[in-house]
Amino acid sequence: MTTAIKRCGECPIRHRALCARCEPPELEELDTMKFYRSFEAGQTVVWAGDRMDFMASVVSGIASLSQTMEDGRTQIVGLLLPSDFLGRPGREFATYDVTATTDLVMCCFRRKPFEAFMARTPHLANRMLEMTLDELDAAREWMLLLGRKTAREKIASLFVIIGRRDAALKLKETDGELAFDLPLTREAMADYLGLTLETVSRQISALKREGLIRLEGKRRIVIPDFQALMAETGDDCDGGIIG
Amino acid sequence: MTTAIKRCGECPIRHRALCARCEPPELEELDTMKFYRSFEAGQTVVWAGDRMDFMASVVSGIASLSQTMEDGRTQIVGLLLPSDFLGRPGREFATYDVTATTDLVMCCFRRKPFEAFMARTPHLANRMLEMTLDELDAAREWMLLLGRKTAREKIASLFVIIGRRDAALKLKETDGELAFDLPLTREAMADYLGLTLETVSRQISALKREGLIRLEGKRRIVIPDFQALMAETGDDCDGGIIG
DNA sequence: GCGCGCTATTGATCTCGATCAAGGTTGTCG
DNA sequence: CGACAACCTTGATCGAGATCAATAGCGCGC
Repeated sequence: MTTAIKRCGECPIRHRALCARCEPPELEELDTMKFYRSFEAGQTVVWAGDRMDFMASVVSGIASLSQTMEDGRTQIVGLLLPSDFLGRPGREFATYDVTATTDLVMCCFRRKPFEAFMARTPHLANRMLEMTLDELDAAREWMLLLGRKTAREKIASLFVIIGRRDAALKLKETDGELAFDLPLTREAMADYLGLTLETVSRQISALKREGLIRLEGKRRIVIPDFQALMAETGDDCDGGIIG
Repeated sequence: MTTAIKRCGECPIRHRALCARCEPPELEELDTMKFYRSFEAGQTVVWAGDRMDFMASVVSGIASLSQTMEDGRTQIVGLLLPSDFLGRPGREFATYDVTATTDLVMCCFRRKPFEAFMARTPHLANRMLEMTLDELDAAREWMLLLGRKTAREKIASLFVIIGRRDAALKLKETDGELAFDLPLTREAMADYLGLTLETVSRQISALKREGLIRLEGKRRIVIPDFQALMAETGDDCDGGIIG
Protein backbone atom coordinates (compact mmCIF):
# COMPACT_ATOMS: atom_id res chain seq x y z
CA MET A 1 0.00 0.00 0.00
CA THR A 2 1.39 3.38 -1.00
CA THR A 3 1.26 5.16 2.31
CA ALA A 4 3.32 8.30 2.54
CA ILE A 5 3.58 9.63 6.07
CA LYS A 6 4.73 13.15 6.76
CA ARG A 7 4.31 15.75 9.42
CA CYS A 8 3.04 19.20 8.68
CA GLY A 9 2.51 22.32 10.74
CA GLU A 10 -0.12 23.93 8.56
CA CYS A 11 -2.94 21.47 8.16
CA PRO A 12 -5.97 22.71 6.25
CA ILE A 13 -8.06 20.77 8.73
CA ARG A 14 -7.35 23.41 11.33
CA HIS A 15 -9.48 25.81 9.44
CA ARG A 16 -12.22 23.50 8.35
CA ALA A 17 -13.43 20.30 9.85
CA LEU A 18 -12.23 20.30 13.40
CA CYS A 19 -10.52 23.31 14.66
CA ALA A 20 -12.13 26.52 13.54
CA ARG A 21 -12.26 27.49 17.21
CA CYS A 22 -9.10 25.84 18.50
CA GLU A 23 -6.52 27.93 20.33
CA PRO A 24 -2.81 27.78 19.43
CA PRO A 25 -1.86 25.48 22.35
CA GLU A 26 -4.55 23.06 21.30
CA LEU A 27 -3.35 23.15 17.73
CA GLU A 28 0.16 22.35 18.92
CA GLU A 29 -1.19 19.34 20.73
CA LEU A 30 -3.18 18.18 17.72
CA ASP A 31 -0.01 18.40 15.66
CA THR A 32 1.71 15.88 17.87
CA MET A 33 -0.81 13.19 17.01
CA LYS A 34 -1.24 14.06 13.38
CA PHE A 35 0.14 12.36 10.28
CA TYR A 36 -0.75 12.24 6.62
CA ARG A 37 -1.61 9.28 4.41
CA SER A 38 -1.96 9.26 0.64
CA PHE A 39 -3.87 6.82 -1.48
CA GLU A 40 -4.14 6.35 -5.20
CA ALA A 41 -7.50 6.25 -6.94
CA GLY A 42 -9.03 2.81 -6.45
CA GLN A 43 -7.06 1.93 -3.33
CA THR A 44 -8.89 0.75 -0.26
CA VAL A 45 -8.35 2.78 2.91
CA VAL A 46 -9.95 0.19 5.20
CA TRP A 47 -12.27 -2.77 4.83
CA ALA A 48 -15.39 -3.11 6.92
CA GLY A 49 -14.45 -5.07 10.03
CA ASP A 50 -10.78 -4.03 9.96
CA ARG A 51 -9.25 -2.58 13.07
CA MET A 52 -8.93 1.16 12.55
CA ASP A 53 -6.67 2.86 15.03
CA PHE A 54 -7.04 6.35 13.63
CA MET A 55 -9.62 8.97 12.81
CA ALA A 56 -9.06 11.14 9.79
CA SER A 57 -10.11 14.17 7.88
CA VAL A 58 -9.99 14.42 4.10
CA VAL A 59 -7.42 16.95 2.91
CA SER A 60 -7.86 16.44 -0.83
CA GLY A 61 -9.53 13.94 -3.10
CA ILE A 62 -12.64 11.87 -2.53
CA ALA A 63 -13.35 8.63 -0.71
CA SER A 64 -16.49 6.53 -0.62
CA LEU A 65 -18.07 4.55 2.19
CA SER A 66 -19.78 1.42 0.95
CA GLN A 67 -21.53 -1.72 2.05
CA THR A 68 -21.61 -4.93 0.03
CA MET A 69 -23.98 -7.88 0.30
CA GLU A 70 -22.68 -11.44 -0.05
CA ASP A 71 -23.92 -11.69 -3.63
CA GLY A 72 -22.02 -8.56 -4.60
CA ARG A 73 -24.78 -5.95 -4.56
CA THR A 74 -23.09 -2.77 -3.38
CA GLN A 75 -24.42 0.47 -1.96
CA ILE A 76 -22.30 3.55 -1.44
CA VAL A 77 -23.63 5.11 1.75
CA GLY A 78 -21.54 8.24 1.78
CA LEU A 79 -18.91 10.27 0.01
CA LEU A 80 -16.08 11.90 1.92
CA LEU A 81 -15.14 15.18 0.31
CA PRO A 82 -12.35 17.50 1.46
CA SER A 83 -12.90 18.52 5.11
CA ASP A 84 -15.18 15.52 5.81
CA PHE A 85 -14.35 13.35 8.76
CA LEU A 86 -13.89 9.58 9.02
CA GLY A 87 -14.12 7.40 12.08
CA ARG A 88 -16.13 7.52 15.27
CA PRO A 89 -15.00 7.83 18.84
CA GLY A 90 -15.20 4.61 20.76
CA ARG A 91 -15.32 2.39 17.73
CA GLU A 92 -12.27 0.32 17.09
CA PHE A 93 -13.40 -1.46 13.94
CA ALA A 94 -14.49 0.01 10.63
CA THR A 95 -18.18 -0.33 9.79
CA TYR A 96 -17.87 0.31 6.05
CA ASP A 97 -15.44 -0.24 3.24
CA VAL A 98 -13.61 3.01 2.61
CA THR A 99 -12.20 3.43 -0.89
CA ALA A 100 -10.31 6.26 -2.56
CA THR A 101 -12.31 7.12 -5.68
CA THR A 102 -9.71 9.69 -6.70
CA ASP A 103 -6.18 10.24 -5.46
CA LEU A 104 -6.66 10.99 -1.82
CA VAL A 105 -4.80 12.63 1.06
CA MET A 106 -6.06 12.24 4.58
CA CYS A 107 -4.93 13.90 7.77
CA CYS A 108 -5.01 11.19 10.40
CA PHE A 109 -5.06 11.30 14.19
CA ARG A 110 -4.18 8.29 16.32
CA ARG A 111 -7.35 7.22 18.01
CA LYS A 112 -6.37 7.00 21.66
CA PRO A 113 -4.71 10.41 21.98
CA PHE A 114 -7.38 12.00 19.84
CA GLU A 115 -10.14 10.64 22.04
CA ALA A 116 -8.31 11.81 25.14
CA PHE A 117 -7.90 15.23 23.56
CA MET A 118 -11.58 15.33 22.66
CA ALA A 119 -12.55 14.43 26.21
CA ARG A 120 -10.90 17.58 27.56
CA THR A 121 -11.76 19.90 24.67
CA PRO A 122 -15.52 20.40 24.80
CA HIS A 123 -15.80 22.55 21.71
CA LEU A 124 -14.16 19.78 19.70
CA ALA A 125 -16.77 17.32 20.96
CA ASN A 126 -19.45 19.83 19.99
CA ARG A 127 -17.95 20.18 16.56
CA MET A 128 -17.98 16.39 16.16
CA LEU A 129 -21.65 16.32 17.11
CA GLU A 130 -22.43 19.07 14.63
CA MET A 131 -20.61 17.23 11.82
CA THR A 132 -22.34 13.96 12.66
CA LEU A 133 -25.75 15.61 12.64
CA ASP A 134 -25.00 17.12 9.24
CA GLU A 135 -24.03 13.70 7.95
CA LEU A 136 -27.23 12.27 9.35
CA ASP A 137 -29.25 14.90 7.49
CA ALA A 138 -27.35 14.11 4.30
CA ALA A 139 -27.99 10.38 4.77
CA ARG A 140 -31.70 11.04 5.24
CA GLU A 141 -31.86 13.22 2.17
CA TRP A 142 -30.24 10.34 0.31
CA MET A 143 -32.88 7.96 1.67
CA LEU A 144 -35.55 10.05 -0.07
CA LEU A 145 -33.52 9.88 -3.26
CA LEU A 146 -33.02 6.11 -3.04
CA GLY A 147 -36.58 5.30 -2.06
CA ARG A 148 -38.65 7.68 -4.12
CA LYS A 149 -36.81 9.37 -6.98
CA THR A 150 -36.71 8.29 -10.62
CA ALA A 151 -33.43 7.48 -12.35
CA ARG A 152 -33.43 10.86 -14.05
CA GLU A 153 -34.05 12.70 -10.78
CA LYS A 154 -31.30 10.70 -9.11
CA ILE A 155 -28.70 11.69 -11.71
CA ALA A 156 -29.77 15.33 -11.66
CA SER A 157 -29.62 15.34 -7.85
CA LEU A 158 -26.13 13.86 -7.87
CA PHE A 159 -24.84 16.48 -10.28
CA VAL A 160 -26.46 19.29 -8.30
CA ILE A 161 -24.95 18.07 -5.05
CA ILE A 162 -21.47 17.54 -6.44
CA GLY A 163 -21.65 20.79 -8.38
CA ARG A 164 -22.74 22.76 -5.35
CA ARG A 165 -20.12 21.23 -3.11
CA ASP A 166 -17.43 21.75 -5.73
CA ALA A 167 -18.42 25.39 -6.16
CA ALA A 168 -18.34 25.88 -2.40
CA LEU A 169 -14.78 24.57 -2.24
CA LYS A 170 -13.76 26.98 -4.98
CA LEU A 171 -15.80 29.79 -3.40
CA LYS A 172 -17.82 30.26 -6.54
CA GLU A 173 -21.49 31.03 -6.95
CA THR A 174 -23.76 28.19 -8.03
CA ASP A 175 -25.53 30.08 -10.76
CA GLY A 176 -24.58 30.65 -14.35
CA GLU A 177 -22.28 28.06 -15.98
CA LEU A 178 -20.63 25.55 -13.72
CA ALA A 179 -18.10 22.85 -14.57
CA PHE A 180 -16.52 20.08 -12.56
CA ASP A 181 -14.84 16.70 -12.88
CA LEU A 182 -16.96 13.75 -11.90
CA PRO A 183 -15.01 11.97 -9.18
CA LEU A 184 -16.87 8.70 -9.79
CA THR A 185 -17.00 6.07 -12.51
CA ARG A 186 -20.39 5.20 -13.97
CA GLU A 187 -20.35 2.08 -11.82
CA ALA A 188 -19.67 4.03 -8.63
CA MET A 189 -22.44 6.48 -9.50
CA ALA A 190 -24.75 3.51 -9.98
CA ASP A 191 -23.78 2.12 -6.58
CA TYR A 192 -24.37 5.49 -4.98
CA LEU A 193 -27.75 6.03 -6.64
CA GLY A 194 -29.12 2.50 -6.41
CA LEU A 195 -29.10 1.99 -10.20
CA THR A 196 -27.15 -0.03 -12.76
CA LEU A 197 -24.29 1.50 -14.68
CA GLU A 198 -26.24 1.16 -17.94
CA THR A 199 -29.10 3.22 -16.57
CA VAL A 200 -26.66 5.85 -15.34
CA SER A 201 -25.09 6.05 -18.76
CA ARG A 202 -28.45 6.29 -20.52
CA GLN A 203 -29.73 9.04 -18.24
CA ILE A 204 -26.54 11.05 -18.64
CA SER A 205 -26.91 10.71 -22.41
CA ALA A 206 -30.52 11.89 -22.15
CA LEU A 207 -29.60 14.98 -20.11
CA LYS A 208 -26.86 15.71 -22.63
CA ARG A 209 -29.23 15.29 -25.56
CA GLU A 210 -31.62 17.77 -23.95
CA GLY A 211 -28.89 20.32 -23.35
CA LEU A 212 -29.15 20.26 -19.57
CA ILE A 213 -25.52 19.24 -19.32
CA ARG A 214 -22.52 19.02 -21.63
CA LEU A 215 -19.69 16.50 -21.44
CA GLU A 216 -16.03 17.34 -22.01
CA GLY A 217 -14.46 13.93 -22.27
CA LYS A 218 -16.13 11.24 -20.17
CA ARG A 219 -15.60 12.80 -16.81
CA ARG A 220 -15.94 16.56 -17.05
CA ILE A 221 -19.48 17.89 -16.69
CA VAL A 222 -20.54 21.38 -17.70
CA ILE A 223 -23.85 22.66 -16.41
CA PRO A 224 -24.92 25.62 -18.52
CA ASP A 225 -27.97 26.44 -16.38
CA PHE A 226 -27.84 25.29 -12.80
CA GLN A 227 -31.45 26.29 -12.06
CA ALA A 228 -32.71 24.23 -14.99
CA LEU A 229 -30.87 21.16 -13.72
CA MET A 230 -32.20 21.70 -10.20
CA ALA A 231 -35.71 21.65 -11.63
CA GLU A 232 -35.02 18.04 -12.67
CA THR A 233 -34.14 16.83 -9.18
CA GLY A 234 -37.70 16.69 -7.88
CA ASP A 235 -36.67 18.79 -4.87
CA ASP A 236 -38.07 22.11 -3.79
CA CYS A 237 -35.80 24.49 -5.59
CA ASP A 238 -35.47 27.14 -2.91
CA GLY A 239 -32.33 25.42 -1.72
CA GLY A 240 -33.85 24.37 1.55
CA ILE A 241 -33.75 27.79 3.16
CA ILE A 242 -36.24 27.35 5.95
CA GLY A 243 -36.71 30.19 8.38
CA MET B 1 -54.12 19.19 19.55
CA THR B 2 -54.43 16.86 22.52
CA THR B 3 -51.39 17.87 24.50
CA ALA B 4 -51.35 16.76 28.10
CA ILE B 5 -48.56 18.38 30.10
CA LYS B 6 -47.50 17.01 33.44
CA ARG B 7 -44.39 16.93 35.58
CA CYS B 8 -42.89 13.71 36.81
CA GLY B 9 -39.99 12.86 39.06
CA GLU B 10 -39.33 9.41 37.69
CA CYS B 11 -38.73 9.75 33.99
CA PRO B 12 -37.74 6.55 32.19
CA ILE B 13 -35.39 8.66 30.14
CA ARG B 14 -33.02 8.89 33.06
CA HIS B 15 -32.23 5.29 32.66
CA ARG B 16 -32.14 5.09 28.92
CA ALA B 17 -31.48 7.75 26.37
CA LEU B 18 -29.75 10.53 28.17
CA CYS B 19 -28.81 10.06 31.70
CA ALA B 20 -27.45 6.64 32.46
CA ARG B 21 -24.42 8.41 33.91
CA CYS B 22 -26.04 11.52 35.38
CA GLU B 23 -25.58 12.31 39.05
CA PRO B 24 -28.55 13.19 41.30
CA PRO B 25 -27.98 16.98 41.19
CA GLU B 26 -27.96 16.85 37.41
CA LEU B 27 -31.14 14.83 37.39
CA GLU B 28 -32.78 17.44 39.61
CA GLU B 29 -31.83 20.09 37.13
CA LEU B 30 -33.12 18.09 34.17
CA ASP B 31 -36.42 17.72 36.00
CA THR B 32 -36.88 21.48 36.11
CA MET B 33 -36.93 21.71 32.34
CA LYS B 34 -38.88 18.56 31.66
CA PHE B 35 -42.51 18.11 30.67
CA TYR B 36 -44.55 15.41 28.98
CA ARG B 37 -46.63 15.55 25.84
CA SER B 38 -49.07 12.93 24.57
CA PHE B 39 -50.24 12.39 21.04
CA GLU B 40 -52.85 10.12 19.54
CA ALA B 41 -52.03 7.79 16.68
CA GLY B 42 -52.00 9.78 13.46
CA GLN B 43 -51.36 13.18 15.06
CA THR B 44 -48.50 15.31 13.84
CA VAL B 45 -45.89 16.29 16.41
CA VAL B 46 -44.26 18.92 14.18
CA TRP B 47 -44.18 19.76 10.49
CA ALA B 48 -40.90 20.24 8.66
CA GLY B 49 -40.06 23.92 8.85
CA ASP B 50 -42.00 24.55 12.08
CA ARG B 51 -40.24 26.24 14.95
CA MET B 52 -39.43 23.58 17.51
CA ASP B 53 -38.47 24.95 20.88
CA PHE B 54 -37.94 21.62 22.57
CA MET B 55 -35.97 18.42 22.28
CA ALA B 56 -37.62 15.20 23.33
CA SER B 57 -37.19 11.56 24.09
CA VAL B 58 -39.80 8.93 23.33
CA VAL B 59 -41.30 7.42 26.49
CA SER B 60 -43.81 5.10 24.85
CA GLY B 61 -45.28 4.60 21.40
CA ILE B 62 -43.73 5.18 18.02
CA ALA B 63 -43.20 8.25 15.86
CA SER B 64 -41.97 8.53 12.29
CA LEU B 65 -39.75 11.11 10.63
CA SER B 66 -40.70 11.71 7.03
CA GLN B 67 -40.01 13.86 4.01
CA THR B 68 -42.52 14.58 1.29
CA MET B 69 -41.96 15.84 -2.26
CA GLU B 70 -44.29 18.39 -3.83
CA ASP B 71 -46.10 15.70 -5.81
CA GLY B 72 -46.82 13.73 -2.67
CA ARG B 73 -44.14 11.05 -2.84
CA THR B 74 -43.19 10.37 0.77
CA GLN B 75 -40.21 8.71 2.37
CA ILE B 76 -40.04 7.83 6.04
CA VAL B 77 -36.42 8.45 7.01
CA GLY B 78 -36.54 7.17 10.56
CA LEU B 79 -38.67 5.62 13.26
CA LEU B 80 -38.48 6.88 16.83
CA LEU B 81 -38.98 4.02 19.24
CA PRO B 82 -39.06 4.30 23.03
CA SER B 83 -35.80 5.87 24.31
CA ASP B 84 -35.01 7.45 20.92
CA PHE B 85 -34.27 11.13 20.84
CA LEU B 86 -35.74 13.91 18.72
CA GLY B 87 -34.26 17.30 17.93
CA ARG B 88 -30.76 18.61 17.47
CA PRO B 89 -28.86 21.21 19.40
CA GLY B 90 -28.57 24.53 17.63
CA ARG B 91 -31.44 23.89 15.26
CA GLU B 92 -34.52 25.94 15.84
CA PHE B 93 -36.66 24.57 13.03
CA ALA B 94 -37.75 21.01 12.37
CA THR B 95 -36.17 19.31 9.36
CA TYR B 96 -38.74 16.53 8.99
CA ASP B 97 -42.40 15.91 9.56
CA VAL B 98 -42.78 14.02 12.82
CA THR B 99 -45.93 11.94 13.14
CA ALA B 100 -47.23 9.67 15.89
CA THR B 101 -47.85 6.30 14.25
CA THR B 102 -49.23 4.90 17.50
CA ASP B 103 -50.35 6.66 20.66
CA LEU B 104 -47.23 8.43 21.80
CA VAL B 105 -45.79 9.97 24.95
CA MET B 106 -42.69 12.10 24.75
CA CYS B 107 -40.56 13.55 27.50
CA CYS B 108 -39.67 17.06 26.34
CA PHE B 109 -36.96 19.49 27.37
CA ARG B 110 -37.11 23.18 26.56
CA ARG B 111 -34.38 23.83 24.07
CA LYS B 112 -32.52 26.78 25.57
CA PRO B 113 -32.07 25.41 29.09
CA PHE B 114 -31.34 21.97 27.71
CA GLU B 115 -28.60 23.32 25.47
CA ALA B 116 -27.13 25.30 28.32
CA PHE B 117 -27.24 22.19 30.49
CA MET B 118 -25.54 20.18 27.76
CA ALA B 119 -22.81 22.78 27.42
CA ARG B 120 -21.73 22.23 31.02
CA THR B 121 -22.37 18.49 31.20
CA PRO B 122 -19.77 16.86 28.96
CA HIS B 123 -20.97 13.31 29.38
CA LEU B 124 -24.39 14.37 28.14
CA ALA B 125 -22.80 15.85 25.02
CA ASN B 126 -20.90 12.59 24.58
CA ARG B 127 -24.10 10.63 24.95
CA MET B 128 -25.74 12.80 22.29
CA LEU B 129 -22.84 12.13 19.95
CA GLU B 130 -23.08 8.41 20.58
CA MET B 131 -26.81 8.38 19.87
CA THR B 132 -26.37 10.44 16.72
CA LEU B 133 -23.68 8.10 15.44
CA ASP B 134 -25.96 5.14 16.07
CA GLU B 135 -28.71 6.85 14.11
CA LEU B 136 -26.28 7.53 11.31
CA ASP B 137 -25.37 3.85 11.17
CA ALA B 138 -29.06 2.94 11.10
CA ALA B 139 -29.69 5.43 8.31
CA ARG B 140 -26.84 3.97 6.28
CA GLU B 141 -28.08 0.44 6.78
CA TRP B 142 -31.42 1.66 5.50
CA MET B 143 -29.72 3.16 2.44
CA LEU B 144 -28.51 -0.33 1.52
CA LEU B 145 -32.05 -1.60 1.95
CA LEU B 146 -33.58 1.17 -0.16
CA GLY B 147 -30.98 1.07 -2.90
CA ARG B 148 -30.28 -2.61 -3.32
CA LYS B 149 -32.78 -4.93 -1.68
CA THR B 150 -35.77 -6.62 -3.33
CA ALA B 151 -39.30 -6.03 -2.06
CA ARG B 152 -39.26 -9.39 -0.29
CA GLU B 153 -35.95 -8.65 1.41
CA LYS B 154 -37.20 -5.23 2.45
CA ILE B 155 -40.26 -6.66 4.19
CA ALA B 156 -38.25 -9.39 5.89
CA SER B 157 -35.69 -6.80 7.05
CA LEU B 158 -38.40 -4.59 8.49
CA PHE B 159 -39.92 -7.43 10.46
CA VAL B 160 -36.53 -8.54 11.74
CA ILE B 161 -35.65 -5.03 12.87
CA ILE B 162 -38.97 -4.34 14.57
CA GLY B 163 -39.03 -7.81 16.08
CA ARG B 164 -35.52 -7.49 17.45
CA ARG B 165 -36.13 -4.04 18.85
CA ASP B 166 -39.43 -5.14 20.37
CA ALA B 167 -37.81 -8.16 21.97
CA ALA B 168 -35.06 -5.96 23.38
CA LEU B 169 -37.64 -3.70 25.03
CA LYS B 170 -39.31 -6.72 26.60
CA LEU B 171 -35.93 -8.24 27.47
CA LYS B 172 -36.71 -11.39 25.51
CA GLU B 173 -34.44 -13.51 23.38
CA THR B 174 -34.80 -13.18 19.62
CA ASP B 175 -34.93 -16.86 18.87
CA GLY B 176 -37.83 -19.27 18.94
CA GLU B 177 -41.30 -17.83 18.39
CA LEU B 178 -41.66 -14.08 18.48
CA ALA B 179 -44.80 -11.98 18.21
CA PHE B 180 -45.38 -8.24 18.02
CA ASP B 181 -47.87 -5.66 16.85
CA LEU B 182 -46.92 -3.83 13.69
CA PRO B 183 -46.87 -0.16 14.61
CA LEU B 184 -47.33 0.89 10.97
CA THR B 185 -50.10 0.74 8.39
CA ARG B 186 -49.34 -0.89 5.04
CA GLU B 187 -49.00 2.57 3.60
CA ALA B 188 -46.49 3.68 6.24
CA MET B 189 -44.49 0.49 5.68
CA ALA B 190 -44.47 1.28 1.98
CA ASP B 191 -43.21 4.79 2.67
CA TYR B 192 -40.51 3.44 4.92
CA LEU B 193 -39.37 0.76 2.48
CA GLY B 194 -39.65 2.73 -0.75
CA LEU B 195 -42.47 0.55 -2.11
CA THR B 196 -46.20 0.88 -2.80
CA LEU B 197 -48.73 -0.37 -0.32
CA GLU B 198 -49.94 -3.00 -2.80
CA THR B 199 -46.46 -4.49 -3.05
CA VAL B 200 -46.17 -4.50 0.74
CA SER B 201 -49.46 -6.34 1.01
CA ARG B 202 -48.50 -8.88 -1.65
CA GLN B 203 -45.13 -9.63 -0.08
CA ILE B 204 -46.66 -10.04 3.36
CA SER B 205 -49.17 -12.47 1.84
CA ALA B 206 -46.34 -14.37 0.19
CA LEU B 207 -44.37 -14.69 3.45
CA LYS B 208 -47.57 -15.87 5.16
CA ARG B 209 -48.29 -18.40 2.41
CA GLU B 210 -44.79 -19.82 2.85
CA GLY B 211 -45.15 -20.08 6.62
CA LEU B 212 -42.36 -17.63 7.43
CA ILE B 213 -44.82 -15.48 9.35
CA ARG B 214 -48.37 -15.77 10.67
CA LEU B 215 -50.89 -12.98 10.99
CA GLU B 216 -53.26 -12.56 13.94
CA GLY B 217 -55.67 -9.94 12.68
CA LYS B 218 -54.13 -7.40 10.33
CA ARG B 219 -51.56 -6.00 12.65
CA ARG B 220 -50.14 -8.72 14.84
CA ILE B 221 -47.22 -10.64 13.37
CA VAL B 222 -46.00 -13.99 14.67
CA ILE B 223 -42.58 -15.17 13.58
CA PRO B 224 -42.32 -18.90 14.24
CA ASP B 225 -38.65 -19.14 13.24
CA PHE B 226 -36.65 -15.94 13.54
CA GLN B 227 -33.55 -17.42 11.91
CA ALA B 228 -35.55 -18.47 8.87
CA LEU B 229 -36.91 -14.96 8.44
CA MET B 230 -33.43 -13.47 8.84
CA ALA B 231 -32.27 -15.67 5.97
CA GLU B 232 -34.72 -13.75 3.76
CA THR B 233 -33.27 -10.32 4.53
CA GLY B 234 -30.22 -10.67 2.32
CA ASP B 235 -27.98 -9.65 5.25
CA ASP B 236 -25.16 -11.59 6.79
CA CYS B 237 -26.96 -13.52 9.46
CA ASP B 238 -24.34 -13.31 12.20
CA GLY B 239 -26.13 -10.24 13.52
CA GLY B 240 -23.30 -7.94 12.67
CA ILE B 241 -20.98 -9.02 15.46
CA ILE B 242 -17.67 -7.77 14.20
CA GLY B 243 -14.67 -8.11 16.45
C1' DG C 1 -78.40 -3.86 12.60
C1' DC C 2 -76.92 -0.86 8.89
C1' DG C 3 -74.19 2.26 6.37
C1' DC C 4 -69.90 4.62 6.06
C1' DG C 5 -64.96 5.32 6.08
C1' DC C 6 -60.70 3.40 6.51
C1' DT C 7 -57.50 -0.23 5.72
C1' DA C 8 -56.10 -4.33 3.43
C1' DT C 9 -56.18 -7.86 -0.27
C1' DT C 10 -56.12 -9.47 -4.87
C1' DG C 11 -56.23 -9.26 -9.94
C1' DA C 12 -54.95 -7.27 -14.59
C1' DT C 13 -51.95 -4.61 -17.01
C1' DC C 14 -48.19 -1.42 -17.81
C1' DT C 15 -43.67 0.63 -17.38
C1' DC C 16 -39.22 1.85 -15.78
C1' DG C 17 -35.10 0.21 -14.94
C1' DA C 18 -32.53 -4.38 -14.98
C1' DT C 19 -30.36 -7.67 -17.69
C1' DC C 20 -28.05 -9.54 -21.61
C1' DA C 21 -25.23 -8.45 -25.44
C1' DA C 22 -22.47 -5.99 -28.74
C1' DG C 23 -19.54 -2.39 -29.94
C1' DG C 24 -16.94 2.04 -29.17
C1' DT C 25 -13.36 5.12 -26.69
C1' DT C 26 -9.46 6.10 -24.16
C1' DG C 27 -5.24 5.32 -22.17
C1' DT C 28 -1.16 2.54 -21.24
C1' DC C 29 2.68 -0.20 -22.13
C1' DG C 30 5.47 -3.20 -24.93
C1' DC D 1 2.55 1.95 -33.67
C1' DG D 2 -0.55 -1.99 -32.14
C1' DA D 3 -2.58 -4.75 -28.51
C1' DC D 4 -4.85 -4.93 -24.48
C1' DA D 5 -7.61 -3.45 -20.53
C1' DA D 6 -10.69 -0.46 -18.42
C1' DC D 7 -14.44 2.24 -19.00
C1' DC D 8 -18.45 3.82 -21.43
C1' DT D 9 -22.44 3.74 -24.77
C1' DT D 10 -26.24 1.84 -27.09
C1' DG D 11 -29.62 -1.70 -28.45
C1' DA D 12 -32.93 -5.57 -27.52
C1' DT D 13 -35.49 -7.84 -24.31
C1' DC D 14 -37.18 -9.08 -19.73
C1' DG D 15 -39.30 -8.74 -15.32
C1' DA D 16 -40.12 -6.75 -10.60
C1' DG D 17 -42.75 -3.62 -8.88
C1' DA D 18 -46.02 0.31 -10.06
C1' DT D 19 -50.46 1.51 -11.40
C1' DC D 20 -55.31 0.99 -12.04
C1' DA D 21 -59.34 -1.23 -10.43
C1' DA D 22 -62.47 -4.08 -7.90
C1' DT D 23 -63.60 -6.27 -3.64
C1' DA D 24 -63.36 -7.53 1.15
C1' DG D 25 -62.87 -7.00 6.24
C1' DC D 26 -63.32 -4.10 10.22
C1' DG D 27 -64.53 -0.95 13.49
C1' DC D 28 -67.67 2.96 14.75
C1' DG D 29 -71.44 5.99 15.17
C1' DC D 30 -76.31 6.34 14.41
